[in-house]
Amino acid sequence: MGATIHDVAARAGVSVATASRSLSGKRGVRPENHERVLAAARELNYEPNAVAAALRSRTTHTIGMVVPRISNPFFATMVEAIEQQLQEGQRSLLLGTSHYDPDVELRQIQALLDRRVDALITIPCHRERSASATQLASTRVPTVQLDLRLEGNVSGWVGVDNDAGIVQVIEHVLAGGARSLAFVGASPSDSSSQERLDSYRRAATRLDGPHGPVLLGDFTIEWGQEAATRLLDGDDLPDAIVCGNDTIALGVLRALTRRGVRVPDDVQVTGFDDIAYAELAEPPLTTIRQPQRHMAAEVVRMLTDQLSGATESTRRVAVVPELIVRASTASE
Amino acid sequence: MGATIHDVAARAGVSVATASRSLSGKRGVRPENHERVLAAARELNYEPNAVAAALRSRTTHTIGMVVPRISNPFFATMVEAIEQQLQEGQRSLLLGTSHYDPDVELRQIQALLDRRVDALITIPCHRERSASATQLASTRVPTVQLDLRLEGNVSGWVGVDNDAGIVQVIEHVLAGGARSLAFVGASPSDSSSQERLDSYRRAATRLDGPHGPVLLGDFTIEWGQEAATRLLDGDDLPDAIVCGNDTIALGVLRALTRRGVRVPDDVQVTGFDDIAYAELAEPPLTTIRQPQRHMAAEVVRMLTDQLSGATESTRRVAVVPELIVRASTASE
DNA sequence: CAGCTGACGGAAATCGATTACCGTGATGCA
DNA sequence: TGCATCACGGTAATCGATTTCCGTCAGCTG
Repeated sequence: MGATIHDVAARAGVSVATASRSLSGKRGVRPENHERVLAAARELNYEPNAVAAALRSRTTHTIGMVVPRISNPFFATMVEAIEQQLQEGQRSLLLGTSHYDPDVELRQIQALLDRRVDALITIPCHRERSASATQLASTRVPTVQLDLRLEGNVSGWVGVDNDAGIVQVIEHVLAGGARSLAFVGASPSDSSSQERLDSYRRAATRLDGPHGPVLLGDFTIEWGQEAATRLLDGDDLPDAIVCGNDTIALGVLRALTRRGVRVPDDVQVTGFDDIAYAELAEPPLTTIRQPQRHMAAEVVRMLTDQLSGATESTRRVAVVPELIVRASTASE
Repeated sequence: MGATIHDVAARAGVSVATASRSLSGKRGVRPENHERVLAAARELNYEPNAVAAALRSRTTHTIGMVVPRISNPFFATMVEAIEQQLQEGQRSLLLGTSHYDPDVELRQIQALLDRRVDALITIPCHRERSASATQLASTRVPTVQLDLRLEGNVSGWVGVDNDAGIVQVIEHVLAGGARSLAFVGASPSDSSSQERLDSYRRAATRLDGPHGPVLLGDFTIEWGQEAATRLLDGDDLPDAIVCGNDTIALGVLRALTRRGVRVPDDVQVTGFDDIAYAELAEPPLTTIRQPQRHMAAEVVRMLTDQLSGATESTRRVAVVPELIVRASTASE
């Protein structure tokens, strides 16, 4: 069925070597022969077999990526941004999901390595139990981990500067007139929640003296509602509630508005991540936008650097996120 | 660096043929030799080269998929469900995005074909201009299109039964006491909006006599708000507003509650798709859930049927979606 | 004019598996 | 016993490109 490079070479009256060189433009080929090869390829409707090329050249032009899941909008956006970056470099994306199971994650990584991907991007699914899989990967191909930071790894890392984000939020609500704060977050089961909590404690203390109450639960609407209810039932409501992510903040907002508390007049509320619904909430939520495109560009840059054999490239990049001001905080 | 099957065969004291057969379990190998091969592979830390296997066997165990974008939650869920299905069959997913550009879509499909994917799944990005690319694909490998239906194509198709969904919604609000209806949808630029509109007209007429007003705009919150405002300013408000999708319904809900109209007491509101935020709206939105996992299973079944050489397999499947009843409609 | 260099073409090796084909010894059956 | 069949092993071809290695020829130099 399909024409091979032999057919093309025969039709052009040259050797396969010349045909190959002509089509990939690796070495000089006389313009006359070049034309004939191109013409022959077109006439035969030649479709190069990337599998054969990959076997010989030991390069698949394919990047593997393993994420916990795709239906999470944050991950989906990361995948999309990375795929687009790769497209520009004529590479393809081989995608796997771990469903937050480290064993599945390991199997997926192994499958991608068997397929000889040129490099690997992972969003690890577990702080400790993902380490060995990433370790394995990084001995085989250039590897970058996204978002979650693992202990003692040897691969590259790109993530968000949680500290910078929290600091921006706090400075913003203080500028809006807040004198007392509270933090509603998640128990530090991963590096992000840990960092956001630490940053809050540090920044609140530095900027505001002793920081207010810290309530820790999980990243759900329900927890946000419950935490807000606790604050409402407590002694005195803080001027601003800083939340560990947007989902929590939506729950907080809902509990407050149901109890007739005005946002931002009585209490300012902030989130983190800028998920799609942040903009649709009532009132729209001030939050920190994850710089996904920026992170994707950084990841791909890091990998292509390594693939083109850079001697020593950057190993860790924390991208500074952006404050998105909406109606849930005071405007000045 | 890596051990090849030759090394494994040598260490096990057998030929490469026996090693290959033993590892892939294709043909009988004496248990004794089988053990020795497995032991040798383990000792050498043998990692099979899937690229070489693919070249010879003409099978990559890889499925290509091209979607308009991944950050759209509906597409993300489809990709996730399909990836999971493929995982079970030991296949991998090579993913490309078209960003709603038919030229990009064509390039992506071509790239996937060059990589010799075993089959192709597309969510076409344009009703007319995607046809040629899909056509091309389906002459090369088994192909299934999802969601959008193209004219006169020769590949398989899996989608949602929009008609069944709309009928369920209408029967539900009528059962809840509605005597008059309105439809807020999008101009029929794709087959889904067309079908939903047609179904509404048919079903409303059949079930309710002459149907109420039909307002067409686009799939946005803003349009939902505007349409609701128009209805509010009109002569008399219908008992139920059927929306073409959830986004529109959210806009409708917002406009109604801002004007003090009670949902569902004064007006019932329904959506379509069951996006994540439907559950979080005030009140939570009654809607039609896209049966994504079911559709994914259907797609993969269709492809594996064809790959295992079924003589004649199903070509078109419309999956019936599920009605999700929440507080935006009357409970009885 | 001898010798060197550089540009280019071609033959053949190569990547690492699968598989077609053949050979051999054991077994079943009449 | 004679012969067909079966189970299994090995040799070598094969998939379709890239790449190494070498040869040729033109042009340039001194």
